[in-house]
This record gives sequence, structure tokens and C-alpha cells, in this order.
Amino acid sequence: MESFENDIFTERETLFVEVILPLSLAKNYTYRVPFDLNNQVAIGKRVVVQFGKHKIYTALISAITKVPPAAYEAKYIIDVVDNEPVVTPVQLKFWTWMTQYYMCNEGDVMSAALPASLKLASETILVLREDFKDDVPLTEKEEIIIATLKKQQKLTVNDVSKLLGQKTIYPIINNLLDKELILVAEEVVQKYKPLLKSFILLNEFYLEEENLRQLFEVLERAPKQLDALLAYLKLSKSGEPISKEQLLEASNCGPAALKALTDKEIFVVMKRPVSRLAAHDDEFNVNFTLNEGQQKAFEKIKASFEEKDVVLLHGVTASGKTQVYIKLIEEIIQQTDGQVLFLLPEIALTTQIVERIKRYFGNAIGVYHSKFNNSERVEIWNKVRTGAYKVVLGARSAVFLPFQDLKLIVVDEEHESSYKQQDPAPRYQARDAAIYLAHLYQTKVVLGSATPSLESYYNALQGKYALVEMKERFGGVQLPNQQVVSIAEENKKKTMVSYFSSILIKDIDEALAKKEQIVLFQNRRGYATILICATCGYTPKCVNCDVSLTYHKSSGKLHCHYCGYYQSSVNICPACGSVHVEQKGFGTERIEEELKLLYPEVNIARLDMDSTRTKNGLQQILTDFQEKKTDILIGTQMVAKGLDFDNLNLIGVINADTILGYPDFRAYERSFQLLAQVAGRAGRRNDQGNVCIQTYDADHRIIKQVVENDYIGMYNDEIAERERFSYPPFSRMIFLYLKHKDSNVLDHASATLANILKGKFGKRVLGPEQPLVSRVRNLYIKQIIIKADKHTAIQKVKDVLRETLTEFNATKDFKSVITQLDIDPY
DNA sequence: AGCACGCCGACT
DNA sequence: GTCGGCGTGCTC
Repeated sequence: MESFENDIFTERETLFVEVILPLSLAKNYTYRVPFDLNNQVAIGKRVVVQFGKHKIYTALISAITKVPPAAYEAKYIIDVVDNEPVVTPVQLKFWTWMTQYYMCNEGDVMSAALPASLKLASETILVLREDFKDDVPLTEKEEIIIATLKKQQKLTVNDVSKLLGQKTIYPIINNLLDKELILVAEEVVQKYKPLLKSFILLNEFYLEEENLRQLFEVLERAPKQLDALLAYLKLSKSGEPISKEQLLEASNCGPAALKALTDKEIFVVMKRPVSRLAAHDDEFNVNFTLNEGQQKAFEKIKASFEEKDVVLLHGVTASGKTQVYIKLIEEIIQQTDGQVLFLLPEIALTTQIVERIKRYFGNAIGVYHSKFNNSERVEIWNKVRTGAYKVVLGARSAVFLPFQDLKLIVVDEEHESSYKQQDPAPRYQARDAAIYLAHLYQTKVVLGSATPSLESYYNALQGKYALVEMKERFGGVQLPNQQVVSIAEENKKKTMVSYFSSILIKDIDEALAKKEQIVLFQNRRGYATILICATCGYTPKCVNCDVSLTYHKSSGKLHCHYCGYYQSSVNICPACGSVHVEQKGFGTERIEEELKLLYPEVNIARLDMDSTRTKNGLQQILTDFQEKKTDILIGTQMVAKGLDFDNLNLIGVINADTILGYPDFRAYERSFQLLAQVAGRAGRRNDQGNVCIQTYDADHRIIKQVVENDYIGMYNDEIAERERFSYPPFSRMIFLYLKHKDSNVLDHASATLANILKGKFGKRVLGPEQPLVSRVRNLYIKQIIIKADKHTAIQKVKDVLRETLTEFNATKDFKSVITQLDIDPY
């Protein structure tokens, strides 16, 4: 398609725009531009379009053409939203790459990339007609709608559906339209509103000295108002605009006095949009020096950039990688005045590391993650676009920000699985996408980790990436003393006290005696509390999914973690009527409870998905721990990430086996990473820390490698396994999921599709298999795996796969089977 | 996504 | 017969 980015369009030319809609659609749509908007359309701007019979969306212009579509009459665009493109040409290239690589739709990428406030959609509203006549005969249901409309002016389609308690409502609405009683309108929800603040200005009249002098005289008998005036004059010396709050704070006057002054038109109140984002100092303040090891790494990274685009920084826990990043970022910005993207796992972004980096870069830093509300995200988006932010700290979705001049990307904790988006599409790996993004901007990437992913380390050893290592802990802090406790053995000796071994108890006692803090780690996966009938073995299951319901003490209910379904708990077994229904398994909640029984005097807190649901929940728990209000913190994965406490000296792993036993080819690698990460949190600042790992399998290779801090040993063992069984990085994988509400249809469909694929790709196709959770939200699930070795042209595979799926979904019996693709599952 | 159309079972 | 749920196709 032609591009006319720089053309000035003449008023009488007919233009068409191809747009991306924020919906999961296989193709883009072409609209016609009315003459009067010819000069406003540009690639990357948003337009308002009607799509379908009612709905109005903001779509994004991806191309402009003069060729009218042959097969249909294009609709007109309704309006152009933006004065400047919100999406840059480089971003659009990035979107295209992501669409192709991850085999999704452009609309999927658009949905993931733009903050919700930039994607407006309309809602259908019913209103009474002004010339509404009361004498028209109505059915019962029509009567309900009209009566409600009389009371509350407008109703959404959803309201009507709820009101009548049925799904099919359009026939009724259409009847009301025919009877000329109501109108339907599309109301576009304006999702972004600038935050307006009141500012106070002195009426210009009093800028004249004589007038001001007279004003003082007049106000003599109103001391509060006089005070406000004096405070204003004092504040105005700075030349900055004065907000209402500021003035109220700086003077003794109340809102009443201020109102009196505005009523007399001495003060003028102006509403102005202000930033929702907190302000910081404007100066860079990178006022530390690197130690020898850090300096060497710093130099080596810079040298490596001469030859390689990607550097893997492998630094043991507490080696001070962050300092190196900071120096690197500072230097890049000083030299180029460009921008830097610093990716972190979501969870690390809410913690101390952000505060630390903010201290160095002040005003020039933006933070972007899911806990920000939509309006805040739009403001960050715009500040990145205009270049006001030099450094952006963000979770995986920050790769979509509209950088003007990107000069460096840092991916910290590059091995983290949270860089991979699981659902919905695009199922992208932000670390890999960042490398492509850097390529588009012709710039460099640093991947950092204490426990690099096998893929990245392999790439480094192969010479694809440069490898820089930091082997010493910062300030010579010793590695923690790690001991492994065999649960099996303690069970035999009957020395286990609920979930705690005698050794862990002893360690806890000692730490408490020394007033040191403790973190207990329990991986939640598969070990939440479930109910089980001791008589017949019955377990309450979710009605929509193939999983056991987990018992939450805080709500007293049984919850499904997959679909959010919950029901009240049961005391009597619904299957056999037995009263012996017991709790089994141990989630963090259960451990907390047991621990409170053992240590009633001690302050115990819990850090997991449930306790951190609110925006500040996590921060509160961390602050309490930091301020030593908490003695023992029990947590899931979360405690392993981004925490850094001075007084933390004992870390207990309640059960290391839960991760090791997970049926996934990455289970051992993940276990090593997680345990090494957890252990690395102990004794970071002062003396040597303690780590106590409880396990049934004390001789396990991975446990030994963790204790010996032997990353290379783990890498060698694991990479050999990967090679032997042809797993990544020796192959590429594609997971294909099929979903259907009827298990028979699904079985037939998945077997058929697997056969077709086996015909095309031979033994590269595995399955269909039943995944671990085989039903979610009332849909049965089957999985087909495509494992393509290095010599297979992966693009060819994707092309054939796409064709096959299109054909498959067109066959009569399988039309309703949902197919989903996961490229490079992680 | 969300709406229209057409098929089909349940209910007056 | 009619109403409402549900599958299927289409949206520039």
C-alpha cells in the first residue's frame, strides 16, 4: 500500500484509510475520508468510526490510500481524534512484527499496546422520545422499560437485559422504536479526563500599585481576607501559579474568606489541568562510585556493545547489578540525550527498587505498570512520546510505549516467567520483544540476572550475546549459610511440628531471640487448602472448571482460582453425608495459622495474591516489615522478588518439592532460579544469613546445586537434557490449544487436527494431550504441541499452520471449536 | 466484541 | 403457535 505521510492532500481528492480496530479481528477495515478531514488524517492518528450497525470505536490509521475498495462501499470516518499521531511509525512496525511472530491479530496487539483510555468505545443508550405519547398500547415488558425510563431518563442495553431478566432484548427495543416511543443513541464514554485543579489569580486591576494600596485599606476590617491577600502576594513572588490548596495552607484564612474575595472579583479562580503524576527533583544525582567488580562489568558491557547488540549480565545475588545499570543509564542519557527503557517483573515495580532509581533520576523517570489507573497511564504515555521522560521503569507492557529516541533497554531479572503474557493474545515474551524493539531503534540491550534463563545463557555461550559476569557479592557480604532439612527423616523421628522441622523451629527461635526478622516461603502452586471427605474421598470442585475449590479462611468460602466462582463451605459431605470433612494441603494462610499457634506473641504477616489485592496492600505489608513491625513474613513467590531488607536473616522454605514436581520441562530450571533467588535475600547487608530448605527429597540434584550455588552445574545438566529431548533452546515450540464446551466434539476435533498436522510436520507434532487443567469456564481443553528443531524454517511452519487452522475452522463440524496459539510458551 | 438472522425446544 | 436461547456469520 502506498504511503502519503508527507503529502498535503488537496481538498477535492478522495482518500481512504485502512484502520486497526481494537478488537480481535483477522483483518483491517477501510473507511472513506470526508473532504473536510483530508488534511487531518495521518498514519498513527486515531479516528472515530462506526463498525457494524450501532457501535462506535476509535480505530487507528495504519495506512492511507487513494484506491477505493473494489468489493464494497466504504463507510465514512466520523472524525479524527488526534492532532498528533499517538502511535509512531516505529511502533507500528513493532506491532506488525508482533502480529506475525506471535500469530495474533493486529487488533490484539493494539488492545495490549494502548492504554484503555485511548481506546474509546460507545455504549447504546435508550431514551424516551420528546414527542412520546402515553396512549400507545404496550406489552408487559415494554411497559416495564417505559416506566423505568420515565424514572431515570436513560438505560443501557445491559440495564434492559437485567431489568427483564433475559438475554434477547433487541426485538423488544425494536418494537419500541417502531411505536415511536424511544430513541437509541450511541454514547461514547470519554475515558480520559484531565485532572483539573483550581488556581488563584489576583485581578489584573490590582497590579497597579495605587489600586492595591486602596485594596489594603478596604480589607482592613476583614483580617482573614487581608491575610489571604498577603499570603498570595508572598507566594506570587516565585512566579509559579498558585493553587487554591497552597494559598489556604499558606494563610490563616478559610475557604469562606477566599470565596468572599472571589465574589468581590479581587481574586479570579481558574481551572487548569494538572499532572496526576508525582513530581520529583529535576536533577540527576548519580552520586556513588562503583566498586572494582562493578566498574569492570560496566566497562566490559560498554566494550561489548561495540560488537554485540545484546549483553547478558550474569551477576550473583547482591552483586549490585542495579548500580551498574544506573551508571550505564546515566552515561547513555548524558551522551545521547535519548531515552532508556528499564524492564522489571511486575511485582518488583511496586517495591524499593523503584524508589532507589527515582532518587537518582528525579523528574526524568516514568513508571508504568498495571497498578496505575487509566488516566495516569495516558499521562505517562504522553510524557514518553514528548520525550519528557528519559527513563521509563516498566513491566512487560512498557515495550509498547511511544519512545521518541530509545537508546538502551535493560531487562532486569530476564529469566522471570512474568515477562511472558499468558492470556489473552498477544502471548508475547517482553524480553524477546525488547530485543526486537532495540533492533528497530538500532540500539542495545542488557539482560540481567543472577540466574539467567537457559536460553539466554546458551545464546551467550554461543556468542550470539556478549557475556559479562559479576561473581562477588557487594561489600564482601558472605553467601548465606544454607542447610537442607529432610522432612521424611524428621517425620520418621516424629520431630516435625505441623509443617515445621525441629531445625527450622530452632532457627526461628534463634532469630527471634536476636530480634532478627524471618521470611517463610511457600510456593502456592498445587498446595492451597482444599476440602476432602475423610469417609469417601470427595472433594468439592468448581462447577465451571476441572479444578478443586480452595478454602479461604478469610472469606469462609470455597474459591476457584481459574474463573472466580465461589460457594459457601461444606460441613457435611454432599456425596456420602459424612461429617468428617477435613482440610488438606497448606497454603500460606494455613501456615500463618499454624505459626500463630506456635508463636502467639510474635507479629506474623502474610504476603500473597489475596493480601495484596488492593493498590497499597503490598506496600503496607512491605513497609511494616521494613519498620520491623512484623517479625515473620510468610509469602509465596512474591517474597522472592525485589525485596531487600537489612534485618532479615533467616529464610525458611517450607517445602521445596512443590516446584520440583511440576510437570514441565523447565521445572528444574525454575526451581533453581526460585530457590537461589529466595536464598539470596538472606543477610544482604550485615552478617551472614541463614537459609533453611525443607524437602522430602534432600538428595535432589537441584537442591544440592542451590546449596552449592552452582549455576554452571545446573546449566550443564539441564542443557544436556534439553538437547537430548530437543527442547528449547534446541528447538522452538508452539502450543496449540483447542477449546469446546462438548468434550466429545473436542476429542474428535483435536484428534483430527493433530492428524492433519502430523501429515504436514511429521513427528514434530505431539498430542493431542489433556492439559493439567482440562476444563476452564465450562470449556474443555486439549493441547497439541509443535516442536520444530533448529533446522526447520519456523516462518514456513507458521504459514502452513495458519492455513491449516483457517481451513480447519471452516469445516462444518469444527466451526465452534476455539483455537488458540502460544508461540514460544514460557 | 456485539448484533442480526435463523433454527429449535418449551410453554400458554 | 410464539417466545427466547443458542449457533453462525458479518462488520469496511
